[in-house]
Amino acid sequence: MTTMPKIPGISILLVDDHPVVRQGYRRVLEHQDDFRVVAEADNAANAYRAFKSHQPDVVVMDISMPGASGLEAIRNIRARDADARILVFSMHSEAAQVKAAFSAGASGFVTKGSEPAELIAAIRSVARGEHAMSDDVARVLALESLVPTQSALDQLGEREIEILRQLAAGHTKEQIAANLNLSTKTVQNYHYLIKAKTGMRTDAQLVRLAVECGLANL
Amino acid sequence: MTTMPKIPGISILLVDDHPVVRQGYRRVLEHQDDFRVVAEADNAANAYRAFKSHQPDVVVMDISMPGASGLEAIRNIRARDADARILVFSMHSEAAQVKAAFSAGASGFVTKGSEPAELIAAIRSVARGEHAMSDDVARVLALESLVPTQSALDQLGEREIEILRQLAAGHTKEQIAANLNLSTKTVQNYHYLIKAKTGMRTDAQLVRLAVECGLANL
DNA sequence: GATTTGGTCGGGCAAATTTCCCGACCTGCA
DNA sequence: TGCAGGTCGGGAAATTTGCCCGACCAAATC
Repeated sequence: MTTMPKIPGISILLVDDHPVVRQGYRRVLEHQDDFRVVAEADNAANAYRAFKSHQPDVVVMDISMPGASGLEAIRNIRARDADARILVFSMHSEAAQVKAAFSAGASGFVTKGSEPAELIAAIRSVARGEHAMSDDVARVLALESLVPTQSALDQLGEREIEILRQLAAGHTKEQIAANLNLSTKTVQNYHYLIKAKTGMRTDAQLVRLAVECGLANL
Repeated sequence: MTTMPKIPGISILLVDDHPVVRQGYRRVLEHQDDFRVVAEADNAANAYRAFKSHQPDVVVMDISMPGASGLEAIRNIRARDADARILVFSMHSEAAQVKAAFSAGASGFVTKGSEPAELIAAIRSVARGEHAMSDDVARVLALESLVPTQSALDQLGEREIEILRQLAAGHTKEQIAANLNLSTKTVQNYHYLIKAKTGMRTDAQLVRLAVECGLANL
């Protein structure tokens, strides 16, 4: 890729699976005359493609898309370009999700309940290479940090942890179901839930998580 | 479970998915008047159940059953009873399979090409707590041991190793396909092949294998 | 009490994946 | 020249996943 003539202003890629929301925010953002929305995407894969072809200054992304693939998209983009600036624009603000987003490589986190001005300010911050988050997110995180929370596992219930442990140990779902006297279906459901809650996409990632959290060894 | 009056002779559980083969060998074994075939099973799950309820002295098992679940069955049984004696009775005698069987906890390995006498002798050895293998198996293993083979990965081709590495790293099949310029289908096929060749049943087990072999870390 | 909240357990069902098997194409080697 | 083996992918049936929903139960809150 050759060097590109740098157009002043901030180029933005909008990622959200809800077209209406996307359009609405596109309007808001384009009111700022140093903002240019250069592309949109409605899922993780398209987001990655769009990022590659447009190299936007900032990616504004909703991470609650089908497939829980938002975190994944962040990881993908950052894997390709460690300098990518990604601002998560989410419905929710659970501490776990915020942490997951930042550890996936996001530079900022703003909830959809925030004032447009907050989003705009956050975009500018992120574009400058800073980190940013809306007030409500900051509050939640601050609160969380007072209560010593140790890991991504805090968001998991007891049963979920047990199942994750066994999964990581290499047991099949049938074995786990037998061990815990559950139906295979229930184990499948837990497996799904665990992936959703932790934002992990593959079983291999789950194993790594379990090992990092001391749930498993090797 | 209460202690059982020990009936002299060797009680045997036969596991093979092919009924005809099972019947045939049942005949052969019952010709020995100190052998009693106390149960049969046609798959891994039934083998485990039968083992639990009959506690046979020796399990004679074909490991090439649908689901590649033979090794798995061995692990299950040994997990429940570390003293279980399992004699693998296989069609093939690739060194890799033999090693996999022993490391899963088998006590012996006889090929289906062996003379009945060899099988019978092996059963007696195994029942005594010794290890046993038919001559052809011993030859293959001996040969193998001359060529310094280091790990379960030797049975994998270059491509398979690369794909295993990426799988263990946590990449999705789509990502791997993209990275290597393959179709997703091909990656799926490799994934399947890798599991079949290594005898691993879950992705978590694959990750452990990869880590043990230095293909991945964490 | 009554009710909300949250963890546990599983059914349902479309969509995706897995599991095998097969054929095609290369490359090296006998 | 032919055969063995690695690479790549299609096909089809069986199974699993992804996501949603309802039921039960226990503790917390009103």
